[in-house]
Amino acid sequence: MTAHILDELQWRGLVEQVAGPDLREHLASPRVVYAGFDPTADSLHVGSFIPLMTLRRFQMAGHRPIALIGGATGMIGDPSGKSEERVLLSEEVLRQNVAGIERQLQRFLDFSGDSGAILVNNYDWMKEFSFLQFLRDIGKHAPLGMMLAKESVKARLESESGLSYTEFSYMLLQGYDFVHLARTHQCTVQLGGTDQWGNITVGIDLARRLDGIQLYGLTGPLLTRADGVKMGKTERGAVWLDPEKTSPYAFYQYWINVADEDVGRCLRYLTELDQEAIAQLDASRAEAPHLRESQKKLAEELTRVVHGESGLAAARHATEIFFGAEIEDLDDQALADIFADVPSSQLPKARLEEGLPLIDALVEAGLCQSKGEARRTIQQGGAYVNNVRRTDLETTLRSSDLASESMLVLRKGKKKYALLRFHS
RNA sequence: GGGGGGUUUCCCGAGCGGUCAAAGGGGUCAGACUGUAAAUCUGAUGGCUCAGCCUUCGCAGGUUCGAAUCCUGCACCCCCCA
Repeated sequence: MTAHILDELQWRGLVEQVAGPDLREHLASPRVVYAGFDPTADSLHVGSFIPLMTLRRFQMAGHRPIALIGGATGMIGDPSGKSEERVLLSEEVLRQNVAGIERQLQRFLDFSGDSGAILVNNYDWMKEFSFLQFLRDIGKHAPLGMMLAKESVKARLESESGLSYTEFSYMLLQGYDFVHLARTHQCTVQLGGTDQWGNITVGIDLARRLDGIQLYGLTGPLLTRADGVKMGKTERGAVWLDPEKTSPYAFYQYWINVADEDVGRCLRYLTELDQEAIAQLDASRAEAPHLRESQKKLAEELTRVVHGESGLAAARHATEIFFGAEIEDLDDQALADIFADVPSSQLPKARLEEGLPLIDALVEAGLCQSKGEARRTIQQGGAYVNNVRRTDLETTLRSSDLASESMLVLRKGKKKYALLRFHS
């Protein structure tokens, strides 16, 4: 990685706006850069992916990354007014969220060596501040006119919901984070999505006024689809980086299903493939879109980064099963892993021994809402047992139909699966 | 306050005494095709012990051999005149 980090970011389309006199020159020597992550949940999701990967790119280019967890800013980020009790409770949740995100961040950055990453939590320095002290030391140097002029503020002031004093203060807290990191870690560059522009410039301005130093900012794109919708959401909720919340298989599948018009940007924004490799994928996509090499490569790269080699292998294996032929000769553990995301139902083993009508099984598994629907599904060829189509209405499941020791896989249509587990 | 119109199965919307579980469209589900895409095509779409039975057409009664369809009362919605 001898190329200048800005060139690298540029061709990837990761540079939206830059703040500061000459960022290019500034980044010619090793610097300390930071990006913040709010602990709104106990795991990061795809929405944080771009800044996370950008930090990695900086690190690979020889700069030191700081991942900041917003333990303090996360406390006021939520606009809805909450009672005293719930604030206390949410502090507990917050602690867990911070812990969870800390754990994840550690997997993405290298903490060793000269440019080893640093993990900080702004709660650690914000907790020392009294309200009065903050107003005297920091607030005094933040001109209201400038803050009111921010796009982010103007939009909210004109909206129905308005803007509370607390939320208005958010940008000042984040601004101070930047100042603090500059003082304590010689951090000079802040990264963020376009929505962070206002917050970043507040920090730059504050540093100039307080310490007379020049800081820099760089905003990147948000991960959206061609039609403007934010990516990283499915019918089942956000796509998380935590394997407990989004299995490696589900994660892999999410990227496999990215639309052609979005996959190019995803490759540039999120993978570490070089320019040449991506150009090849672009060409392949133009000539033979049905091969979907771009999607496969994207899913592979990202699953490997997030879930490791073993996670990728599991996702691939599960994919084979999901789209492959008959399911047989597997053990309970393997089935449970592969179908981790699939709803499962428990039934007494006796039901199977006495013969369980397929119609009933489909209803019990929750795949059909009524027996009438189950009947129709079977007649129309939409019912599968262990991936084998069964069209006989009279089909009765027996012990011999088990795919493993105690489980059996039902499927309705192309990809709606349900697991039936039989206990004694 | 006076006059008129409406309330139908997930949604929109036909139906105006039996042939109505109720046209048509949308949605949804399944099948074919396909790139685990889009589009398209086909079928299905109240429940059940399914060639039969049961429960649905704002709510409660009534008339009829028989009502979503007629009558009475109630509730909600819309329009016109004050």
